[in-house]
Amino acid sequence: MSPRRRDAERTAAARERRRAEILDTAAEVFARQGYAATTIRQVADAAGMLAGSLYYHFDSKESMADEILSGFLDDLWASYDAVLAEGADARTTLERLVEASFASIHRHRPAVVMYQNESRHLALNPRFAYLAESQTRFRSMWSDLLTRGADEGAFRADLDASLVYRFIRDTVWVAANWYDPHGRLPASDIAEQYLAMVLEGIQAPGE
Amino acid sequence: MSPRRRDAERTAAARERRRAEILDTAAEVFARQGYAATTIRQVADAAGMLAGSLYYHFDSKESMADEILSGFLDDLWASYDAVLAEGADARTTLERLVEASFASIHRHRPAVVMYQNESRHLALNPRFAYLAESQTRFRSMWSDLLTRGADEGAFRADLDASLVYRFIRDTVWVAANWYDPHGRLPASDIAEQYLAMVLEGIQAPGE
Amino acid sequence: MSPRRRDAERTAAARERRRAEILDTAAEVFARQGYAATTIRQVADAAGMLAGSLYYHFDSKESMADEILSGFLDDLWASYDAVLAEGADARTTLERLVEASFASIHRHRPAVVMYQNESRHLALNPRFAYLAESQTRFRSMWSDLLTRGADEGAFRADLDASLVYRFIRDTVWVAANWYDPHGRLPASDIAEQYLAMVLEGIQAPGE
Amino acid sequence: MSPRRRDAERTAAARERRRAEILDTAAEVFARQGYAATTIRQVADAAGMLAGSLYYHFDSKESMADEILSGFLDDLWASYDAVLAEGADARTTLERLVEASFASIHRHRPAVVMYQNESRHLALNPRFAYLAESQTRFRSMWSDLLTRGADEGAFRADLDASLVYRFIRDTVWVAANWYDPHGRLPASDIAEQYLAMVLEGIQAPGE
DNA sequence: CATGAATGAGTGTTCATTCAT
DNA sequence: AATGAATGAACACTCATTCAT
Repeated sequence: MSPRRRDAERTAAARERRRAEILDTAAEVFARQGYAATTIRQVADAAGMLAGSLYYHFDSKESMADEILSGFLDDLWASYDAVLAEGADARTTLERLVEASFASIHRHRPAVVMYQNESRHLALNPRFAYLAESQTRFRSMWSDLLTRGADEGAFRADLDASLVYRFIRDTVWVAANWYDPHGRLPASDIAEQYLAMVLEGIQAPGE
Repeated sequence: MSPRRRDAERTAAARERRRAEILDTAAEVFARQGYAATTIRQVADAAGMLAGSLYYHFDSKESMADEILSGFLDDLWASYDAVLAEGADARTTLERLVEASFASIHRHRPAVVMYQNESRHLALNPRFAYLAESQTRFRSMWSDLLTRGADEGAFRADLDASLVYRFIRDTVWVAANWYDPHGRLPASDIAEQYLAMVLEGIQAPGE
Repeated sequence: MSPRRRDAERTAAARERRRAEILDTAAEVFARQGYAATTIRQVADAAGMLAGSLYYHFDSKESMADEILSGFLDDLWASYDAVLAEGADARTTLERLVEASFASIHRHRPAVVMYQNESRHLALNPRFAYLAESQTRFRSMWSDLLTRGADEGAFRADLDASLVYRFIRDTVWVAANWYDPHGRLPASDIAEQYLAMVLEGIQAPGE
Repeated sequence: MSPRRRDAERTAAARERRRAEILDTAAEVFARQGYAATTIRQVADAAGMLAGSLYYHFDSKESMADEILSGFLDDLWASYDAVLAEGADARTTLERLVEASFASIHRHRPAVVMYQNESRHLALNPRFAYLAESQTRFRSMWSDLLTRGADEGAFRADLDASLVYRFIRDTVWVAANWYDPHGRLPASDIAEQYLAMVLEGIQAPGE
């Protein structure tokens, strides 16, 4: 490998690292303050640079949001697909999906918060059409699973299907709002307890 | 009662009605688009007037948000206080609180959505200090109830208390994002099903 | 006519007058400094208002340029069409067209300057497609006339046709750069002298 | 001559060549898009380098414009001075000046276009004071020539002197806007035909 | 009560320019 | 010579707000 080649690789990698740093910072600020309420100057401050300098790395505020959200969704679906590919029974699959979701919150907490707070608004923009597509795919994945679970006798059949779907969906994602990656409980413990609540309820047994 | 007096009352009442109309409209637009992403012109358009005219009724955009949120919270706490005043056992109280919450979503859906999406951001402003106070009171109310329920043997004691609190809190409020006041399921039915899920879990019994 | 109707008319007319005033001012500044080199603040200053206030009347800087140029071209073609409709011989038609052109410079001097300096640049924008269309129509109008004049024996046939076209076109329009509506020579006198030069040359007769 | 000395000369010459290349490129882009509407990045792109790299060769965007324009004007005046030094009669001098002007357009087309479109704007800057000086000198050269020609009986005396001056000036320079160095007609042919039109007019003889 | 014209601070973005490498 | 990251001033434009009518 020529020295010049190594240089190019080093700088390309360095640039990528800088972009990722800035993007993480931006995601945190967007998550904390809301995308619309955040100015590009605030993002730049948090990244230790001037507003104009951001535009050396990114086209626009919108493209930052785009990269943040699509990065999260790509990663999320990769982990979901891995779970689904195992072909386990409905009960096991549900557990693994919830675990995968909390693991994803662990890795992309700010992006998940943005996803929840901004996606309705952003989805109006054709550039963010993938948000609606992801939601559709998400819904059919869970609906299929819940139906299958009811057929397999694993899940109660006396509940409204779409309510159960929303219950699980919301219950998991909303946790991104308070989850602390450095907190007392690791994501896997939280997933375990959430599964206990969702599957068995909070009522004392035998009650 | 003099005619002049009657006139004054009529116009005062009419003004109050107009304000309430505008406020409902504003809450809907804020809920749909996000507070920061909504312009006063969009609110005015939706209310059938020009932007400047809103200022005859309201001091500022902020004061609209203030009235919307505080109106919701006042109503919510009134209904919570009524439930708590009954002094029922923990299990019954929990049921009544969840029912009251869904009833509140029914009456104040856009305000609830705003509360969820904007309160973190708005709470930085001293004017909205009551948002944080409400949250604190909310937390202690539920924590006390859950502790009491565990002592009474009504709720499981093997779960992390703060996780259970968040589970219940989020599970209820996030429903405002999709709840449709004119939809298939009335708020009371949704409350009933949510209670079934939260208390007994979605797992088939005997499983 | 009801008073309200009269009010509406008066205000609509007043608004139109204000728009026209601002547009005239903008055209002058654009002509003097160049469109790209002129800031919206400079236009606003010249119009005696703040930059933001311009946007109450106009959508964008671009739409100001659009109105200025299309207003000029509409007027120009109306006067050209009137000349052509007369169906005079080539020599007379040429005289009338040149006179009409100088009259147009008199009425729209800043717009003509903009047309010359900016149209190549603006025409890249689909919104300004009419600039290219106008130029095409202009060229065929003059080419037809010059050909007819040569056929009628009125114009020399020993010159390159496209050079003659450009000679006349440029010779007339470039005058907008120095023409002064309040100057010593009225537009009609200038037209007369230009025609003398273009038709007979500047060489002393019999030379 | 030492090898080091030869190296220095070679690199100095190479640098000069690179500067000239870049300057030609810049002139073309400035002429096509307008000076103010052209970004330094566009110039750099066209020159096959990055924006920052231009600053190794040139102080500023302005200094590029300066070199382009002054280079053109120096060359122009050298050729004018050569014509004037011959001391020919007015008619011949006029012909030689027009030929020299078209030859100059041939060599410096983009610079001439810039001169026409940008000089009014640039001349406000003290650095470009020479533009106004050149124009003054240009005007007096032509005025003297036209006066002398009228005295010598070569040019018509019934025309407004300043109109004739502008007529000739504009007529020649505006051709830079469409002149194509690789086109059908060489500059000398265009000069010849222009002289025919300017001197004898486009009217058929005897008409 | 409402309008419409205007304000002025602020927004996302651009761009000429700098400079360590 | 050239790169690439950054600067900082300026730009077109937005928007909450004001106020005379």
